[in-house]
Amino acid sequence: FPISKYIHAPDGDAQIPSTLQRIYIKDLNHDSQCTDKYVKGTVIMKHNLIALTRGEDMLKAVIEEHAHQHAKLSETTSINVFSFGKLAKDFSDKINQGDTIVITGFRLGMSPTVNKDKRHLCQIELEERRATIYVCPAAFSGQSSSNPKPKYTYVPLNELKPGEVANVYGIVTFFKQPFQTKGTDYCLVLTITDESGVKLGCSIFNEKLEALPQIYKIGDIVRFHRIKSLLFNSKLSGMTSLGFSALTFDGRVGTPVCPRTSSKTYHFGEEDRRIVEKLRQWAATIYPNLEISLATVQPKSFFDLTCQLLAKAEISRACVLLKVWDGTKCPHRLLKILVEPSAIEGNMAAIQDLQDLIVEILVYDNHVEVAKKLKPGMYLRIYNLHAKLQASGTKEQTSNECHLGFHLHGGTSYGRGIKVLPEDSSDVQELKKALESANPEDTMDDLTLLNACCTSAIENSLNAELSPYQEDPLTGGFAVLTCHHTVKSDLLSNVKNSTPPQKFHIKAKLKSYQPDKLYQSVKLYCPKCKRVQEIPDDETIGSLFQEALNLPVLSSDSWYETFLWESSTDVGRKVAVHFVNVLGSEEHLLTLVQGATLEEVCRLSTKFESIIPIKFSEDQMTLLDLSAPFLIQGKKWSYGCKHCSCVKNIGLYLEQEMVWEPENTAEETVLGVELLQYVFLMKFELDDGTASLDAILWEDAEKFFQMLPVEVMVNRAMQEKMQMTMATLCPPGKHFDELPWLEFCIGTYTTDENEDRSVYYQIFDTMVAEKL
DNA sequence: TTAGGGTTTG
Repeated sequence: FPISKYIHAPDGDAQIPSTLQRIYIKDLNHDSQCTDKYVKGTVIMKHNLIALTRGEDMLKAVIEEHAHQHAKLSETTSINVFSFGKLAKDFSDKINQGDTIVITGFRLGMSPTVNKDKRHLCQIELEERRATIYVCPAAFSGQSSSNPKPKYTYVPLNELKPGEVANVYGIVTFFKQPFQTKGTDYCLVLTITDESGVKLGCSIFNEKLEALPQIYKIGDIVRFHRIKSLLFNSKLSGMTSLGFSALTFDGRVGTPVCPRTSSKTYHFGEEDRRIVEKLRQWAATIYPNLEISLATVQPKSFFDLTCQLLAKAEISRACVLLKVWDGTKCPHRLLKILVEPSAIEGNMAAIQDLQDLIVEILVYDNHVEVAKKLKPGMYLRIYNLHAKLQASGTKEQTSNECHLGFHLHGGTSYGRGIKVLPEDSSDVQELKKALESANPEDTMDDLTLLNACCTSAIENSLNAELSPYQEDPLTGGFAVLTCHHTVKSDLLSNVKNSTPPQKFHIKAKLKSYQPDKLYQSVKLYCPKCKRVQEIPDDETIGSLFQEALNLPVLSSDSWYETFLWESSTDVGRKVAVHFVNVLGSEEHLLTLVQGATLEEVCRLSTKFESIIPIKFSEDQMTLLDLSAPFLIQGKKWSYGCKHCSCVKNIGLYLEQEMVWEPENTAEETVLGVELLQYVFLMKFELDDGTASLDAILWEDAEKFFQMLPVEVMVNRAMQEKMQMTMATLCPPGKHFDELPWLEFCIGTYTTDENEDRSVYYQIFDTMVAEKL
């Protein structure tokens, strides 16, 4: 009885309603009136069930009409049939290759593959609601068919006789990619074996490349009709003879028994299915599944890889670089190949998202021609890929450390080559599942989490949980991590198209930064008026000291002790040094200096902890112009804001406020001076291949470098550390492709001052993690 | 007719 609209009809056409009329496939065209018609044909090809993105199943099959008496050679009698929904599932489960089916309630569409498959101009589309399929299984159709099918016998390989033509089944133990012969044909060279244990080397010729048997991998099963046995080098070998035809099957137990063939018609019945299943079982015991993935590949080995191409680049006339992935992570340190970014063709966004899952393959010589024709997105099988341990690649990869490089060497020995796998092959279906489950796109798309992570309250706990140390495979030293680096990263193009204010997690390269002189990245900032200013240069400061040289020198007072020195450079000039003993402690000695040059103050600062340069003006002790440092503590010079400070008689202040400790610079105001803070301010040019933008490193810069700007000012080691950090993040003299990928959090914002509402980008919540 | 397997040295 009918299940859905699939009807089992072993008695041929008997169940077809008499109101329906047969329409021959050759007579179908897009104007055909189909409502009261049916099409009858034999299933000559059945593809795997495919789940469409909208959740519905789809199945493609090809049916062919039995050639009838008046058929002309030019007439197309095979047509593609697409069934959808439950009908597709039924088709997959219950209809086999070789079955005869009757289709009603179909719709006709134009076949988009007509140029490729040379089948009917139209395709038949079967929807669950309207269509009905009547099935006459192959086992019965033979009885009702007017053309009795030839009976094939298959000869075990050990029983083949030289000079004889036979039909054989076998398992592929070796094959080479088809190639053009010196004659007129293409040639496929392969070796097959069967349960007899005998191996038969075969040469299959055809003038059309696509007409040769489609072998995807060792272990595939072939069925050859009319293969001729010949003696060559005293061994038996097989060769195509007149009328040769072939079917190929996946050799793995459990995969659909679905023949691949270029034959327009062929016989495939239950007996054949049984033979294939039996061969599969046998092969499974002798050739265990040795599929190798990027996760399991052993260095110094040759292997076959099923993968998807993401990008490619021509390195030279004899070498092409392929960037591929198979959804697994290669645990080895990988060789990095340097390429001009402009030379890369492919999906840059995918390359970014999948960085650690991508491997690079160098393809040489005869394979270059094939590689050039490949398109990113294609599914490939690469045969005899060499996983080679290599001493060094780029300059970063030091020569004493080995990296794993993947090479497809020139030549065809050991079956070396590349094959594009069709999307409906079981290998690709399996690969796609692996890719889908590995792609962070699908698993980490939680913007809510991203936003939550960016609030400072949660940030600390997250920072504590996540390991800040992640070795960058390229640099081996540094990586920039964020507090939420597990969240999916966004593309810069998206960031640029967004409406501010928003926060993003991005992966990008640091193309350049400003200022390039790192000491210039430290600035002075007034927390009160929010002004940022450059640190005055020594020349400017020196002239301010110079101006105050010839003012009268202060006489002694009770709260300090004065010493006078004769200047060593200017005859007759006196330098006054007043020691203020704060809280009677030697350690907190405050030194007021008067009438000294900058150079002299610097020399004094090596001896005395805290120096305040002063001058006398209108009988009051006051500071020099605030463009000069008002407090000098060794190399640490403190400045005040010219706009916000209110400096009057500092003598009065110092006399009364003896408890002031110059060490304590956390105070915002001392001596009426609004203290300026040392801050980092840098501009990073970030680029991820989709866009580039300038982001400032400002409010979170101390966290980023894990250094204080003032330390960078005074400490040579810190300067070197910062220099090294920047050289790691943005190695000088490198091409874009060689730059390391870095992760950043960036925020977009506009400012009120800006009338044009320009968008700014700022780096936040990001820090440089140093390798332990 | 043709090809008839057996690792680059990047």
